[in-house]
Amino acid sequence: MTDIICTVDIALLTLKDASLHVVLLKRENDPFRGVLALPGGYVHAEEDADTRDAAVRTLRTKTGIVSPYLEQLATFSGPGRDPRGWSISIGYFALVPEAVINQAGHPQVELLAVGRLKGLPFDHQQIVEAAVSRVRNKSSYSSLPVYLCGDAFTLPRLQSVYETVLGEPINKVSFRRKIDELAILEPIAGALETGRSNRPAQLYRLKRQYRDQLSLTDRALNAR
Amino acid sequence: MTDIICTVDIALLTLKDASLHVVLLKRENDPFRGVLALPGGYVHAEEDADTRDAAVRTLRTKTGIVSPYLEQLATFSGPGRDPRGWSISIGYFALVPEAVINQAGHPQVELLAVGRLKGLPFDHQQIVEAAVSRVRNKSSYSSLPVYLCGDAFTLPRLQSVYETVLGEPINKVSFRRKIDELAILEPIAGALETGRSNRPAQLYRLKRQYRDQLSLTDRALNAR
DNA sequence: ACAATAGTGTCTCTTAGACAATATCGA
DNA sequence: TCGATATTGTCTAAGAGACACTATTGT
Repeated sequence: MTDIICTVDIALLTLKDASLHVVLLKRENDPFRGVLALPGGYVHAEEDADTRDAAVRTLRTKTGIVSPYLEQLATFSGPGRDPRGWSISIGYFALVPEAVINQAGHPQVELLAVGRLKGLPFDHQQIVEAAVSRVRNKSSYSSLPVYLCGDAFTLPRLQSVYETVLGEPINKVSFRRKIDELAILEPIAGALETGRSNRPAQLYRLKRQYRDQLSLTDRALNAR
Repeated sequence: MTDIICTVDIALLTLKDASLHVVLLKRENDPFRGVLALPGGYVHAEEDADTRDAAVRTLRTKTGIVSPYLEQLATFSGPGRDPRGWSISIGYFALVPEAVINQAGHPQVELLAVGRLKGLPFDHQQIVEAAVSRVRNKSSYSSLPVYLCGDAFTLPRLQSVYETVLGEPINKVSFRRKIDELAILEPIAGALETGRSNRPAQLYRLKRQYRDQLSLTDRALNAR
């Protein structure tokens, strides 16, 4: 039986300039040396407990980032996707606020808008598209976009994040009702976002028990 | 780099006696020779175009069944799940009417209720649970359960299938409204399900263009 | 005071569920 | 005709969106 190449690739997504961006790195080795690509690497049977572990390790090693949210996306495979031979890549995606990338990310990390990718090696374009599609879909009935915000954020900011991810405006009253129903946020006592010439907005944070756990709704946020 | 074992496993689900069952086979080889397990096998780099291809081939070879619906589920991995060593299994799930198993399935195929599994080898229990969970969830906002029916079926039958999969009763009027909105079914002219001592039910079939394509709703079927 | 955005009350419209009336079969 | 289940009509309740009113800041 021919050997199969086993790798992981991670689509690390963030929000920058009000649009979804993905982290890319210049490849240090062949194939595609010097080309921008998703952070990825071999699964190390000697040290990884599973492929999620491989994804965490790869992300940390190559970008310096540890993402609180990391989800398995899908597995991509075939004889043609990697010039080295028949390969499998277990794709993962992660969401972080832009600040995390700026603060913890290695300097060579690049951010590209997901809509303007071109010439990505392997099937990385397809992986990014699958990740974006999953995030869009899941955002419509879950608290997923919260992971794109920092520790503290206002409701208008959160709504704007949802709108960017979903790609359509959301009714303000409905949005606040939904978020209220989810009951995952708590106001930070006395903390307001000041500085702009309007009424300041209340700052919120995720309740402790929801830090590492998605919250789902049974009805979609925006049913059009 | 240590070699990694690459396999596929398929959770082939069907409805029998008004409950979800999964197809199991007695393993012909070690490890776990003679034990009931999911149909599965190595990915063959020489002949498979990708892992989906490997799943189709494995399912056809081991059970005799070709399922119109086959979806990648998730990838399971680690050093402990297979006694032969660090392994990866790309899990798939498929849905077929019971009649397909009875007619096309190899004689050694066994059907077990998904709630009564025990002692499955590898992490097959976990794979089945993930498959059932995915099917439950997806059924609440899609036409997925149609694949558990035959070519022709009545609306009461389809509703009963949904109810079995979802595990809860559905409002009849709402159900019919949803199915009507989906617009994926067409009545078979003049075909009624007779034989019982009540008003006969109209037989329906999937419109041709939806034969190989799921149909999604934006609002869940049963929001309870 | 004014412009701007935050936060909230409330009305309307859409959709889901309850209930029941009618339809059509075999016995 | 009766019992059983299919099919359909319609009323009611719940949820989503529209609109607008009040609140609070900097200028």
